[in-house]
Amino acid sequence: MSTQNKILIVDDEAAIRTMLRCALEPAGFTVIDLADCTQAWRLLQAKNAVDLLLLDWMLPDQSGIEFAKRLRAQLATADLPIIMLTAKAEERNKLKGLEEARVDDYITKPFSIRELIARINTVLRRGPVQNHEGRIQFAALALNLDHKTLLINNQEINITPKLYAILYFFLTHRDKVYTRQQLLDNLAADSFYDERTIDRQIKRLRDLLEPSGMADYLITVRGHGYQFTSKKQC
Amino acid sequence: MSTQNKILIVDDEAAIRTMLRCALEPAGFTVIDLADCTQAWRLLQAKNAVDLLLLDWMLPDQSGIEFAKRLRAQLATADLPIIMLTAKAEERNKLKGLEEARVDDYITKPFSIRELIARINTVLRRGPVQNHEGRIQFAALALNLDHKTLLINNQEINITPKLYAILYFFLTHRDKVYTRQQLLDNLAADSFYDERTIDRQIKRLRDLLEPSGMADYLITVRGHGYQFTSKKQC
DNA sequence: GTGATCTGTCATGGATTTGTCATAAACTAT
DNA sequence: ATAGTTTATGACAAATCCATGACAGATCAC
Repeated sequence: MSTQNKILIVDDEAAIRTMLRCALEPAGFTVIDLADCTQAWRLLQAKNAVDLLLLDWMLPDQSGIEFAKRLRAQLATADLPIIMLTAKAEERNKLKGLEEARVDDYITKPFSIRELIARINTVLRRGPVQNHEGRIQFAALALNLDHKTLLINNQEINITPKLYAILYFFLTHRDKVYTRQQLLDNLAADSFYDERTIDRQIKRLRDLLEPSGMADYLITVRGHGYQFTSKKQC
Repeated sequence: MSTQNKILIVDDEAAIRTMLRCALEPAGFTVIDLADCTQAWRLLQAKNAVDLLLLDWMLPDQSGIEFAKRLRAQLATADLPIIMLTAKAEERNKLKGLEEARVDDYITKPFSIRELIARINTVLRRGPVQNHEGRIQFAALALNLDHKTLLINNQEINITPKLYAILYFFLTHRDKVYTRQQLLDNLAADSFYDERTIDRQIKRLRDLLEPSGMADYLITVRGHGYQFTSKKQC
């Protein structure tokens, strides 16, 4: 890679910042680290200041979520890819906040360096998940994050809350197989549901996408789970 | 998985070793503990001697970091997962060393047993030879862990779940003969299957690999079991 | 509350995968 | 070479997995 991707780390713990710097620099990233949102905000006003933001959940002057939302709200940073660092303790209902703040991915501590780098590369490769109109777009599909609606070929289609959540998850986590349990974990706070429930919801989602031909992207991987591909299968 | 993961603890304080042993054995790990690097080095020369190394920072004969680097430098242990135990006191330039030594994770004392176990499992789960693309590669073969597919010469091929598991096992445990029973144990939780079942699956796997010539790496060791070699037999 | 909609559970059937068995082939030791 | 053992392989049965319809419980709007 000729031009290194610049990553901004915002975390109040010096040890974590150092650790991340030491992990990311050898992987070919340029790293800037700051301890609070105020400084970060200033830095980010510059055009193309950084390529990606690694943002801790807990920060001294403002919660990471709040900061992310602020960034999304101003045009200059509306499309900045953000990966959130969360502690294990954080519960599912907080994950809801992640969607609202439109972060691109999140990773729970403790995480492996390898995994972090993989996710950073994924996010950088695919670009921000949502555009500045507050949409996630993929081929003929779009989710309007503000209205929680589904658009197929710009036609608004009714979608139920659960199906919206599933589709949101798939659109933001493409090209990887997820087990039913993983899907349940990501969709419900207290997931003691039957795994077959996922089958049923997948079917419903497919019925919804069928008329547009987009159902073909949602594939079953026998013995493993389901996957939303970026490339239509033949 | 019914075969227990083997963990080597290297720490000079007997009290810590005992504590760790008492913590890890009930969690289903097999524990070996040693007091210094010299002994550990000897032990680790054996292929697949252990699955993970828990290494103290301060050791009598050599610093943990130095030892880790030495392990990384020789092929047999280059991929051995290592978790470092560090005292809270030293923070900064210490962490630098962790990346240099390509340590997989580190944990600062005092730590909770639960956290330690969680981290061990995290490190173990992500597997040994997976490269940054989420693949396990060997010669013309690769497993795409994200898609759960087999790639032969970069051509994605569908593979059934059991065969995937068997191939995954072989690719991550090369150059060692496994008995049919060991293979069964690694592939099914409650394996009361006939041992001949393995023969059958081996045949199926060979049929799959045959066209690419990769079947030659999967050899029968008469009277013992099967082995996936790194060097093609002649 | 009541009705409408949404979501989870269950049962069924079909397709695929996997295990078992029988026999052929290969190998080993004498 | 021959008997005895071990492995390969084809045929088939059993088990597994998934799609799907029916339905009931949960949730939401009014």
